[in-house]
Amino acid sequence: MKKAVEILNKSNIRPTLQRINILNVILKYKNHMSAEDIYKILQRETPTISRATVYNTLNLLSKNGILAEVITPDSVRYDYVEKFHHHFYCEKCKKVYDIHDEFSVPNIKKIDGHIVKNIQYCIVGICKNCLNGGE
Amino acid sequence: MKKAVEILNKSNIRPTLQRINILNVILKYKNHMSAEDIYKILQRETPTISRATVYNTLNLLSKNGILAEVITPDSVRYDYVEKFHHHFYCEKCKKVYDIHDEFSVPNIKKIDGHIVKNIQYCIVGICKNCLNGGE
DNA sequence: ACCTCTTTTAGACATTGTCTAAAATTATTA
DNA sequence: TAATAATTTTAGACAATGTCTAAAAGAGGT
Ligand SMILES: [Mn+2]
Ligand SMILES: [Mn+2]
Ligand SMILES: [Zn+2]
Ligand SMILES: [Zn+2]
Repeated sequence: MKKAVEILNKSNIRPTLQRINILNVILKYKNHMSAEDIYKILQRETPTISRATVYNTLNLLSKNGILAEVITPDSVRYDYVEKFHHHFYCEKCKKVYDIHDEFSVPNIKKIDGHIVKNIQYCIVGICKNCLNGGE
Repeated sequence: MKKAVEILNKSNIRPTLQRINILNVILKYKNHMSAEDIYKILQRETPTISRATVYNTLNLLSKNGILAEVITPDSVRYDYVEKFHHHFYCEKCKKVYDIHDEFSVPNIKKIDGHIVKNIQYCIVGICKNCLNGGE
């Protein structure tokens, strides 16, 4: 597991305790978690952590390309991406699955005069597990 | 403007007053509105309309292929689509723009054992208008 | 130590969406 | 028509997700 501090330093982000903890949660659980998920997990160890810090930090890390924002119909999930891939969202259990098929995504910086900052597939359906009765 | 009643009848959906009103709002304003937007508009004329009815109806119309669900980072928007197209979401003003460039989207029914019900691009950035100061 | 800039905190607030039990409406049967 | 059954709507509580602000805390430079 890569060191959170190194990752932050490389992007010139001051490695505060809170930022390290937030990043470590993502590096440890590889679950495509929402900000709320991460907030709840951190609260167990550090009850003083602020919701605002979690949201601010996740935004900061995304803007610096450290995390990918995975857009789903109910929340944004965060992913530390080492190799590019797509995602599948199950509308039943709300889990996000990695998809390693290489669908191409247009590489555009601008369209119709709008600046594109993020383009991704949103693939929604019912997952394998839920189809089999889900546990 | 197509008749809401006709559209509902064609899909064998009982054309109740509420459903007609909801569909008419979408046909009239072509704004990629959220359920909440539609709810607020209807409340002005019919204060007894229920939030649950709006959400239930939009789900029903989507499941029947009458409306497209446009997924954005903050809400699902509804679109009556006559000609297929993509969408751009401005993270500043939260407006959704039609994109008529024909990026291809993989036509998959299943992937890794998961059933795909909906696949779309999610294109996020800053719109033309906001780049020019917004208004 | 002092000043400044950055970061975090606490908590209110806003927005979006789900759920349920009761009421109202519509369709079917007798 | 009257009784019954099925569908639809309502009201409002609740849950989940995200934003905002003013004050406090912390870090770095002089
Ligand atoms: Mn992933
Ligand atoms: Mn559209
Ligand atoms: Zn599932
Ligand atoms: Zn904009």
